[in-house]
Amino acid sequence: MQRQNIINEVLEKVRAAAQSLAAEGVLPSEFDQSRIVVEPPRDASFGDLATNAALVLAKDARRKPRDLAEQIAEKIRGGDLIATADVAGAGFINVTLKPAAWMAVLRTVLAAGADYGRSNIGCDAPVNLEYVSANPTGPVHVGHGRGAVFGDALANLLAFAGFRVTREYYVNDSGAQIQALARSAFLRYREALGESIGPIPQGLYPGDYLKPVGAALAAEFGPTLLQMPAERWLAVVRERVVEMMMAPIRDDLAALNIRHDVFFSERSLIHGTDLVERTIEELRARGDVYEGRLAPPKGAPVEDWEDREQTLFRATKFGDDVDRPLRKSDGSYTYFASDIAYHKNKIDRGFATMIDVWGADHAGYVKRMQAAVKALSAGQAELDIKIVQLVKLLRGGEPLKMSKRAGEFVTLREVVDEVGRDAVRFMMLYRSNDAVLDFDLVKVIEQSRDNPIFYVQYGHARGRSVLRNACELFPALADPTERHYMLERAPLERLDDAGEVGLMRQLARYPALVEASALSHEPHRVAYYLYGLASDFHAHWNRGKDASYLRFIIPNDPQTSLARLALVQGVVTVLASGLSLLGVEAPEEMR
RNA sequence: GCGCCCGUAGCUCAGCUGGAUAGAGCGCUGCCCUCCGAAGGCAGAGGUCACAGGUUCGAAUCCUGUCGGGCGCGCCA
Repeated sequence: MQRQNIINEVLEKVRAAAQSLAAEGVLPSEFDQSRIVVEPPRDASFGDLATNAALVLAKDARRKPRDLAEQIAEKIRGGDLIATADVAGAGFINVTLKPAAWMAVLRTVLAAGADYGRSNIGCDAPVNLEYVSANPTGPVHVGHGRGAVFGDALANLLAFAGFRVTREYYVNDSGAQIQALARSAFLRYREALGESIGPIPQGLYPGDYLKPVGAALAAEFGPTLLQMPAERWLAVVRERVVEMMMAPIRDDLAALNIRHDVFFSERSLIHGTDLVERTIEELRARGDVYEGRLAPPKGAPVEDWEDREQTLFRATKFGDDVDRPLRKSDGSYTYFASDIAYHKNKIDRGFATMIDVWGADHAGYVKRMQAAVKALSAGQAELDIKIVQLVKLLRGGEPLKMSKRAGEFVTLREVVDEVGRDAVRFMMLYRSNDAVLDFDLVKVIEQSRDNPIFYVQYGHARGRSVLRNACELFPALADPTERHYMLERAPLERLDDAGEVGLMRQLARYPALVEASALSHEPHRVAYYLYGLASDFHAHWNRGKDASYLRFIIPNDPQTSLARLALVQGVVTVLASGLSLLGVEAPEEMR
């Protein structure tokens, strides 16, 4: 029997019991069962699973929780799944599963392989996930890297949970920053032609990374740009410099195995289209855009504040604190205006679910963007904005000195080159996105238990090593097809040690964990789960050191060995699955 | 001044979206191992979940307020 998600199966039984009680008149015909939860109890001695059903429903039933619990427990007893169901505490029902249930879980893992844990909870709904979106004005730095890794892992997770994910990068290739970038590149171009340009003026980008751009411009155009009026060379240089800045950005992301489906150009919203205009007029027609005045902000005085009437979005109507300007004093649109148009475009492309991943410095922007999406879609579309907090780089506990002067900062590439892709990816996910992250360049490559990435990868490598060693006893295992066949038919009832059952329980949790992580947009939960699973696996292995009868391979007992190898295969499968969601390699051996 | 995030063991952090006696790693203490199933193992101490109210069968979790830390605050992106 296939048991993809044993927890859901028990939940269904509990719900059925409640329905049946409703039919008997114990519960009213209408009652809220959405709060019923089935989960492994904190304390394993309570049993395998526990449900709060009676506690949640007691009020509707107008009965004492414990009495109701007894009635529910009575109904879910029996069958091939549940061994015992007992009432405990205030009215919990503790469920012990029949050993066969755990065996069925392991069989499911073995049969499903890499698909174990895959879910269709997303119902193939399209999700637009926008992440990185670093301005093409310089290299990607570590802060962007955190957003990149987070977004990529979340995309993997959502896809695994049955959503149809589009990975999108918003290219800010318009506006004053790009103008300044083009001027900076033009200076480097003159420098490349042999001119002495002196110090880089204030307001331009001083970084050396623009030197190759200048050289490339010189090689492509020779001195011809010098003869053009500023307007013309600006247009030419702007286009070239954005291309040339995006190429290394893509390379840096590729070094982390991050690839986007769509690179969406801000410029394409503004030039050759009136989408911004149309969107604003549409909002104006509904009364959500108006001409008005804003009070100057308190606390952070703006020195050249000019009180004037301007075009405003009525953000306060949708939960923001103040209304937000859509036009600058020179009449051009603000960034916010084009961002509204951009999200309108996403909605028009059929995305009712959008996720934006932003850096901590954009936190103040969240409310207005969500307000805009509410206004644009009449509440039909949903925008979740995940803020990733700062990354503090350390080396052996000492903060890394970063000088932003002279355009120097620690680039993502430097960090990836030093500690490797896997360490960067795992460590950036081994923390909730809204907690500040300490990233120690020394610790992440330590080979010890206090380095989670090592410990998890080592768990996988160790499991693979056992399976390789087993080939001496069972030469047939070397053949993947044969191995599959043998392990699926192993006598799993021999897995009766507490450590072995504990591992099967962990494996059973995985599908529910994937769904919860995906729905809450929290990939770090997968990382913590993997650490726990690896930890249990290592602990069980260590027991075999002293108690040799617990070892996976028992030379004179092939049947028990096969059962245990099946368990090892299950652990390896889930570790590999979770690691692939995080985009981290599952190694065959540690070097 | 306002908004957002954070406050959990000495330190760094989880806590499955309201469940039972609040967990992990480091550090500390004590045993064991150092026979390649290697890059240690096992166990213990350590908590007023910042504070005060509230919601209810039940709160670290939800609401209100206070305190402390971080970030942000037309016309920058």
